[in-house]
Amino acid sequence: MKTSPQFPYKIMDSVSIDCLLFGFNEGALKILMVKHAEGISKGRWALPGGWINYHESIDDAASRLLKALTGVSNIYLEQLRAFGDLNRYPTKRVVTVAYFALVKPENYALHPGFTASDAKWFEIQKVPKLPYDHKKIMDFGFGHLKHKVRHEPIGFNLLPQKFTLLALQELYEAILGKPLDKSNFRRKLMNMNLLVLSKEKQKDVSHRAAALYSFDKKIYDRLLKEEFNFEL
Amino acid sequence: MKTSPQFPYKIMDSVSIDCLLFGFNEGALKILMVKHAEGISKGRWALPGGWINYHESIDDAASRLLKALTGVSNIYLEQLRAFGDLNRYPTKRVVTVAYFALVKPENYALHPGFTASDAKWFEIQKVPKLPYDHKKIMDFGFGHLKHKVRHEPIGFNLLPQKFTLLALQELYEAILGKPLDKSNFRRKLMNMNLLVLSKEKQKDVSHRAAALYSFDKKIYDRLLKEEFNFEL
DNA sequence: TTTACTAATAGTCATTTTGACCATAATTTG
DNA sequence: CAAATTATGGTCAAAATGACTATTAGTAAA
Repeated sequence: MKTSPQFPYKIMDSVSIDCLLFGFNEGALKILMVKHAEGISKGRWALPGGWINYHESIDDAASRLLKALTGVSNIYLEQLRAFGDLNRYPTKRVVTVAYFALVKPENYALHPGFTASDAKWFEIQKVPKLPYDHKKIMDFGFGHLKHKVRHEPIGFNLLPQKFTLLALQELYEAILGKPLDKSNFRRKLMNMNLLVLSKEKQKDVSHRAAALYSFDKKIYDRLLKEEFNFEL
Repeated sequence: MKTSPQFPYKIMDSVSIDCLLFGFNEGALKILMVKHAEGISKGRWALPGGWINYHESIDDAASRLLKALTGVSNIYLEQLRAFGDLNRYPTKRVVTVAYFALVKPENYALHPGFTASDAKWFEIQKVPKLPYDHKKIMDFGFGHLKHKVRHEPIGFNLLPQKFTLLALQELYEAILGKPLDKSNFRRKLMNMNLLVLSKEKQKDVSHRAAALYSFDKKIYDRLLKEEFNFEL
């Protein structure tokens, strides 16, 4: 196995990483893309990704690449699956492993670098045409998100530490793509005993201020053990 | 990239496949293993798997390898995920992609071949010590199975085309590892309208013969579109 | 041929959950 | 103060759930 000359250390030459970062911001669901500064897709927007170092696990490679390309670090990247169709990559045979995370865009300043000349959040419906099989990977990840959001209280990742029940409801409506009954949503959430009422209240709104809640990870972890099922 | 001399065609040398075949048989959950006839794990039981040909998709490689090693063919293999820890394979850096399926063991005669000298169904609790990270892969697959069985009517794969409600219930009890109330189970299943009553009845039992049902894939597919949720 | 046994199938009932509403309270703005 | 806006708390019928009990149909043994 030979090392590629353009890298300082040996890489795996037939396995790559691609990251799907979903974010919720200004009422819309977004996905993070980078503009490639080199290679066969130079100048095009695509998923942040790249090659795995020979002496690095695939999970580590995903974190490293995401940080190098976009500046986003310290997030939990969950592996989605591998994509290994025969002609997914044009010049040689490459299997790619896709990773997934949900974040609050406003928490992460974007610093494009490495092989990316730019990084940007796109609304999910406004993503430009993507190279390789990145559309397929993105669609798979979006499907995963829609499924996941109905079975895990994942939505909390996307809100500030303290949030109103309406903000939570609007997040769910954005991801699920359908309206929910306010009163029933509230009742369901409260009965789950997942939320902790804060002493603070919403501020600077031109109507009655709503109570702020926070998500209790400890309670959630305990419920998980009892085969708790988060269903909306 | 050079071809490996021991294979008739070029393979990808840093990506492999491993298959998890779960089966339900004689009231127990089982998993298919092969005994390696060559290589560094010669003589040991391990998951059926191997190398991907350069001109073959990963999905195709999984089907081919499973057939070559065990004789089991024509089943739907679902990709689970990739495993890519640094030292999961002893002699070089290899990322493996795990595949998953549920079958009825009695429908598949085992014909060990290729690099396998033997193939056998093991009860899940009686699997011997496995090489590489195969225990980790197996545990992940088993977790996936337990989750999946509660959210999809996957259990039907494991029963004969026509089955009694009690057989279905016992299957669920075996996978979930807990008893279910017969009457409530029956009511729930019937209300889902997934089952079609057959004209035939159970035979050769020393008590009242139960009605036989079959699973209707068309009904299931329709329900899926309506965000149907299979929950027990 | 009666009696025990086994599992199938059906039903009861109190409790909980859901979905679709309605009502009132607390603020802010004109 | 009135109008607007959102928060928050109820109502109520329908549906689903969990824990049981009852009856039925068939086999097998006494």
